[in-house]
Amino acid sequence: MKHALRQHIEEIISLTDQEFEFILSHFETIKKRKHQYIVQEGELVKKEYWITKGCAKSYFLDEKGKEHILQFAMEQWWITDYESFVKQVPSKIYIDCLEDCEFLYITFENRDKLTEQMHQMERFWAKKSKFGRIALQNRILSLLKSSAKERYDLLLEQYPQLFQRVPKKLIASYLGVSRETLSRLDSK
Amino acid sequence: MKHALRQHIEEIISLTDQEFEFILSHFETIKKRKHQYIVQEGELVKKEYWITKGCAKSYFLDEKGKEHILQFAMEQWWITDYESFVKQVPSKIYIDCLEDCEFLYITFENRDKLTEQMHQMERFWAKKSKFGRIALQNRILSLLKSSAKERYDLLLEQYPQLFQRVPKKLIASYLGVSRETLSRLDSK
DNA sequence: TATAAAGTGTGACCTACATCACTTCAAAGT
DNA sequence: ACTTTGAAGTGATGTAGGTCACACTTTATA
Repeated sequence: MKHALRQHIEEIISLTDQEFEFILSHFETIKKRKHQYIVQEGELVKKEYWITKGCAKSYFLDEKGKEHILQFAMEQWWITDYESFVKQVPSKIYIDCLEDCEFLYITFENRDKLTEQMHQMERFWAKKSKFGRIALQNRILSLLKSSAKERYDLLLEQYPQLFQRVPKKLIASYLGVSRETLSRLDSK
Repeated sequence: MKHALRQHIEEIISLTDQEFEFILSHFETIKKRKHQYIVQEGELVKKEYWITKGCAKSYFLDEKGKEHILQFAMEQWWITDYESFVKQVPSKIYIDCLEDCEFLYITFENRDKLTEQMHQMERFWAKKSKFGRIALQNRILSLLKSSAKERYDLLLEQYPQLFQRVPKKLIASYLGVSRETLSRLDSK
């Protein structure tokens, strides 16, 4: 059976065994317990993470200490603070584990090296980036045009697994509504 | 004096004269009058546009016919429906000119050809895509955490030129508030 | 240059959602 | 096993921003 990362990459580009081994040699593994951070505000983010097990959230704290969720990520999802990772500026966000997690990560330097030596990986990441951008655009659209209830229903439809794994108050924060409002939405 | 597009590309990668000529040969020019469309709902978008003159908006119409603005673009900005362009699915949005415009555009096919023959252009577009994604992420952040007034002030600070060129009701639509509310924001 | 159409401001009123306060229940941590 | 912590529901009340209606002004267009 193929490595999960290989399957993931082969959704976009095809690889020989050696090529995949070469890619994999640029990654490292890390385990984290629930509630541990992989990114904290103020740091320069040097790694991009791919989740092999568990579930994490990236979020921003406002002046009042209120948490606003940018992204959830589960198995086979990438997560990092792209602003910090790409521009090499201090992070404005936190990423922490909602469950015990295992990640494969690649550093900034290794990603550069890998793309230099394997041109196709540029295509892989370009495509990921394009798709990520499209997803964000659709989220903006839904924030602009839809009510809380509509956004809730859409999320439930698109990611039902999420509702099994993460507390509703975090879903509320992702949708941009209060816990209380989200709780009242079910009965509508 | 260097071509404006060359300057734009050279912010990211450096080019020889021949290389730039080669790049430019993959683009075409088009002029459009105010109110004319470059993208309409339902079509398969085959071109990515770079504005050399004028100003345009991309927007989505909801069931009630209300317009939600995704993006404004002015000189030296790229615009297209990336979802349709990248995935080759029918567009959900419109793009039209707010002033008489001139564009350079590149087709899907030419973009592919160009990147195959000039590896560096992959880097250029990858970077554009990454930065675009970061900008969208920050817009989501601001929709989640800030009031209408705060979003208004931030936009005014970041893009003061916009307020000279586009009607306030469109700015309202971009910010996700009603015209009337935007109008009352000034006095706050 | 007349006439229509679009942009903008402002008052009156409405509503979706926030905030605060309290309760219940389940799940961790020691 | 006990106790602390967090998740979740719900009532009462507040408020930002929406909607509707109308006036006035600026910009297109026949």
